[in-house]
Amino acid sequence: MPEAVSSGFVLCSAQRDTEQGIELGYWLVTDQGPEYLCITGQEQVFFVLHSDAAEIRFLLRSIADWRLQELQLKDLLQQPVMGLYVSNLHSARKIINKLHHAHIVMMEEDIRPVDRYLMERFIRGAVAFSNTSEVHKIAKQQYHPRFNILSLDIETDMHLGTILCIGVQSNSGFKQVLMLGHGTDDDVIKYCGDERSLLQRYVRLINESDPDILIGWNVIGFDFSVIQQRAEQHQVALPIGRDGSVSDLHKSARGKVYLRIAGRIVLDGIDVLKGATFQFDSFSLENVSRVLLNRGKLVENVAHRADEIIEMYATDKQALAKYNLMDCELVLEIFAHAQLLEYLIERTALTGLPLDKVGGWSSAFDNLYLPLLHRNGYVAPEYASGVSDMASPGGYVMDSIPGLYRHVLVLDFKSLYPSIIRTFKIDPLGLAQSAICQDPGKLVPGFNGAVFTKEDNILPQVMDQLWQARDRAKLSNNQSMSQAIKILMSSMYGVLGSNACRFFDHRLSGSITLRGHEILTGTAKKIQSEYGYKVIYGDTDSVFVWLGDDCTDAQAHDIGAQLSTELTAWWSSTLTEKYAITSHLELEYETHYTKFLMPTMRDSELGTKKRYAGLQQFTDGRTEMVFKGMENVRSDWTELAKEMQRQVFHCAFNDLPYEQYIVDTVAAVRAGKLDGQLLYHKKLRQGLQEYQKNRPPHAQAALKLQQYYRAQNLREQVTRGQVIKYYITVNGPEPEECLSSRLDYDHYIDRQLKPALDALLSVKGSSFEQLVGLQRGLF
DNA sequence: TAGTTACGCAAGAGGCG
DNA sequence: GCCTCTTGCGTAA
Repeated sequence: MPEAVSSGFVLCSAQRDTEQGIELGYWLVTDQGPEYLCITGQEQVFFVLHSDAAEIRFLLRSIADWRLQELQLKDLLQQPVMGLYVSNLHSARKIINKLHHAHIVMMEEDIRPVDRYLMERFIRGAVAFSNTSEVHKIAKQQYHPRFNILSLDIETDMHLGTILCIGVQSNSGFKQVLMLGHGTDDDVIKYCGDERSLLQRYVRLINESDPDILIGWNVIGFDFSVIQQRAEQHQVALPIGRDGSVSDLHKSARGKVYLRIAGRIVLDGIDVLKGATFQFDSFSLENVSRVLLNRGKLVENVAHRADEIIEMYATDKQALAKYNLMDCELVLEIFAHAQLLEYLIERTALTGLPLDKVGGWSSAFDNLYLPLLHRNGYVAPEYASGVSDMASPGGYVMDSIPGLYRHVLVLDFKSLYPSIIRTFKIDPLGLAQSAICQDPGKLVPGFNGAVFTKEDNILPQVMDQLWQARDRAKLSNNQSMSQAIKILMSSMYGVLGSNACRFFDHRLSGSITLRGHEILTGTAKKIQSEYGYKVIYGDTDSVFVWLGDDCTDAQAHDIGAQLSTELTAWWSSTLTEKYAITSHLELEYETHYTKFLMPTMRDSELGTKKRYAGLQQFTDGRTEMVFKGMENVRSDWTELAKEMQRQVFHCAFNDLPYEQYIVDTVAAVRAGKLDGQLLYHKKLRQGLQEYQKNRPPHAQAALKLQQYYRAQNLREQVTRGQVIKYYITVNGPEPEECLSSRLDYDHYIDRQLKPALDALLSVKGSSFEQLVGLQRGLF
C-alpha cells in the first residue's frame, strides 16, 4: 500500500488505558470528512528531583508500571531531574497522589499525555498524518479546515419543563425542526408524536447531519441540559458521538456545565464572544443580534415570551418552527459576522488550545513555553514555587488635575507590557540563567531582585515572533488573527501574575509592572520638563497632555506626531545608553480631544482616576464624544441619567445652552412622563442567601421578585448572575415584574440626575441645585 | 477544568450623641 | 442626623 499523507485539523482528543499502554485518540476534520487517529503504547511522563530518587523508589515499591530515567535536564535552580514514566493513566494518578502526600516535588505532572504529544511536536490544530504505518505519525503543518457546523435551539414549555421542538440549521443551508405532536410533515417540520420519539428522532438527526461543531446560545447550559434531563426522564440514550457513544454532560463544582461528545465539539456563542473580548450590556441573543446584526428577534416582548411560545405551539406550529429556526439562524449569522470561528482557528494555531476551550491562557502559555524550555535543557518549576513574599503592583495611575480643558492629547504605549517583556528580556529561563552568568554585560536588571540574561531567553523571543505575526496580520487585513495575537500577548503578563500559572513569580510580574511605572512617570516628566506641556493624567500606559487653550487643530496634530516620535526615540537612546539593550517601546499619538473634562471626585476637590469625558477630533474633521468610566458607560445607571449626561455634555462641548433642557427634563420626571427611563439594571453576583453583611437595593428587589414568583406559583427562580431590573419607589426597590408603588422621583433626581451632571456643572462654576433646586417640593 | 491590579461610587451597617 | 467603615458592582487598562 503506497504511503498517503493527508491533512487534517484536530477537533478534539481523548486518552485511555489499554493493555499496550496509554492510547491517544485524535478526532480530525479533513477535506474527506472526519477521521480518527489512534496512537498506542504511550506513557505519561513527569519530572522529579534526582535527589529524591531513592525516596521515590521506596514510596512506589508496591506499585508497578513505572520507571525512573536519567535525563539531561535540570530544574530552574540548576538541580538535575529525572523522568518518571508511567505506562497507564490509572497508575499515574495513583503515583502522583502518593508522591503529593509525601511532599515530593513533582514537575509538569498535570500535563496530560494527549496534550503533551501535540505540544512537544508544536502541533496547533493542523496536522499531517499518514495512513500506512500502524502508528500514525502526525506533525505540524498549515491546514485551513472547513467545518460542518450545526446551529441548535430548542423551545420548551416553561411550566412543564418539556421540549416542544428542536430546531437545527447548518452552515450549508440545511434546516429542520423536530416538532412535538402530530401534523403533516413538510420540508422543514417533522412531527414526532410524543417527547420520547422526539428525542429519538433528535439522535438520528444529529448522526445523519454529522456536524463537526454544534453551536447555540447558552446551548450547553440550557438546550443540551434540558435535552439530557428529558432523555433521562424517558430513559432514552443519546448516542450522538461519532463513535456511537453517548454524550456526557457534567457539572463542575462551580456550577458550570460541560458537555463532551466524541468527535464533535460544542461552542456557545456567549462564551466565544466574551473570549474574543466583545462587550455588550446584555449577552441575550436578542440584544447581541440587534447590536451586531442590526436586527431583533421575531417575538418582541421578551417578558411574555414563555407564554407566547406555548400559545404558538397550541395554535400555530408553523409560526413556532419559524421562530425556532430564526434563533438558529441568528446564532449562525453572529458567528459569521463576528468571524468567531476564524478567531478560534487562529487562537488554536497560535496556542495549541482546543477550539472549544474557554479561557485557558495559562495552558496557552505552557504550550508555547514548555517545549522550548525542554529544548534548552530545563523543566518547568513546581506549582506555587515562585517568589511571592513581596508586593507586585499593577499599573501606575497618576493623580489627575481636574478641570475643563481644550486640546488634550492622549499618547499611549502600544502594547506596553509585551514591549517591556521584549525590551527588558523578562523571562523565567533568563531569570534562572542570570544566577549562573558571570558576565555583567550580558545581564539586564529587573525589579524585586530579578536579573535577566540578554540572550538565551524564551518569552521575549516568543513575543517578538507574535509581534511580527501581528504586524503581518494587520498588513494583510487579517482581523481575527490580529485580534487573537493581541489578546494572547496581553494575556502573557496576566498569566505570570497569577498563582494558577506554574511560572508565577512576583519577580517576573513586578519586573513588568514596576518597569511600567518607571516608563510612565519618566515620560510624563520628560514632557513637562523638555516640552513644557502639562501632563494632567495618565493610567498604566497612557499620558494625557494639555497643550494649552490657544492651539489650532492642525498644530495639536503635529505636536502629537512630534511627541510620539521624539519620545519613542528618546527612550530608545536612553535604554541603549543605560542598559545596552534595544528598545521596543513605542509611544503612539492616539487621540486629540478638542474639549476634555477631568472631573473631581464627589465631595472633593481632587481629580478622579479612570473617569473622564472628551470630544475627540478626527483628522477628517469629524468629532465624537468619548466617555470613560462615567455614568454614561455604566450598565447600572438609569437610561435617563445617561441620556441627560450625553445631552448636557454634548451641549457643553459644542458651546450650546443646556440649562433649560435640564429644568424641563427634571419637571418631566416629576410629572411622571419619563418613568420608562428610570429602570435600574444590576447583576446579582451572589446567590440571594449570600447577602449576609448587607442587602443592596438590587438584592432587595430580587427578594421581592422571588416572593412574587412563589405567590404566583411560577416555576421561575431568581438565580446568581441574573440581571435584576428594578425601580426605586417610595417603598424601596421593587422589581419591574411586579412594580406596585409610586416611583420615588426625589431619589432619581437626587441620586441619578444630579451626580451625572454635577461632574460637569461644578467645574463650570454652576451646580445642579442652582439650576433646579428651587423646584424641589413643589410637586 | 482559575489571566491581573487599581479605582470610584452608592448604599448598607453601625457607632456616636 | 451625622460620620466612618465595609460591601458590592462595574469599570480602566
